[in-house]
Amino acid sequence: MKLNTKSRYAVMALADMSKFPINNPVSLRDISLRQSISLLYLEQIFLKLKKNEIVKSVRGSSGGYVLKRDPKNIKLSEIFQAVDQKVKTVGCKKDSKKGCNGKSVKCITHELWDELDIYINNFFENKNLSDLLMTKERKN
Amino acid sequence: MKLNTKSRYAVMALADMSKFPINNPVSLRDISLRQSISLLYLEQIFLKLKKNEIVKSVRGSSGGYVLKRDPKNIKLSEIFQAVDQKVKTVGCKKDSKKGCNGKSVKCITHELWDELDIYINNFFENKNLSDLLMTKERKN
DNA sequence: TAATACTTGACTATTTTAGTCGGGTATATA
DNA sequence: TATATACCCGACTAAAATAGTCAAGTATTA
Ligand code: FES
Ligand code: FES
Repeated sequence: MKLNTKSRYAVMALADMSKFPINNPVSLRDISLRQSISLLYLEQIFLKLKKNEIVKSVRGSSGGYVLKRDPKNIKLSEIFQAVDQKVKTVGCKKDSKKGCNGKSVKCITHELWDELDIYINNFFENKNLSDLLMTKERKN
Repeated sequence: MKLNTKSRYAVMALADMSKFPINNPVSLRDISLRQSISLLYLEQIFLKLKKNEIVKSVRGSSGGYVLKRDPKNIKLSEIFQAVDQKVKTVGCKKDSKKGCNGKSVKCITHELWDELDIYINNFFENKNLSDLLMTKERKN
């Protein structure tokens, strides 16, 4: 049960961005330097964030990325979804009738994992980007 | 963010066991058949459960494993710990002063992931084996 | 004395993760 | 208008983690 870097970096980078005035393009290079995340990896991540309407890009020199919405309206769940990192606790396909073992019945623990799935998603659903900034005034 | 089979199977197997009268040894072979989990893999898992005092073994023919405690007193968190599958949401070492990026300060998102860590562990802490059986009377 | 069932460490194929690489295109500003 | 900056995009890859398997046991009971 662990979080991957893609999700972690995505949130980290967006949190970094949201400290700057909105409409002020922030370059990936700067984020890369400030947060010590590989620039090339960031590019990959931001492409997805862009496709999912979380940021928009400003090309050319002195360009960068801009949050497409107010940090208050960007839920962590959206960010996760954007970088296609879903929570997966069940062993089976959720929608299918079949169980994780190939049987035609869901296994003994299915309900438990399903509950856990909902529980975790609930956390992401109830947090937005601006929540991150409020905790403390940090400068790193 | 996904759950691995080791944890899933551990809980599944223990849930299977706890449907039988306590002190009645359940063989891994039977669990393997009922739950469609590889016998050899189960052996590996149960070795850890045994070392962590969750089950005890009864050797010899008509032997098997027995829950060491009442299902009510076996928390999911213990099971996870036993198969050393910890929840890891932060990118850094929790106890260290250093951040996930090697810097000497924790990163902007550290508190968030720490909160998530606690949140998830809380789920496991508040569930025990007997909770699983109560949901429905299932027979698989 | 068979058969059953636990014991243990080492080994391995497969999958996932965490990136990198190369070769673009668009735009601002000097 | 040259040039540097910065986004764009698909393909590739090394390394780590996962999900097991294998071999060679030992203990107990019917
Ligand atoms: S987890 Fe869904 S059937 Fe087992
Ligand atoms: S997650 Fe702990 S410092 Fe970044």
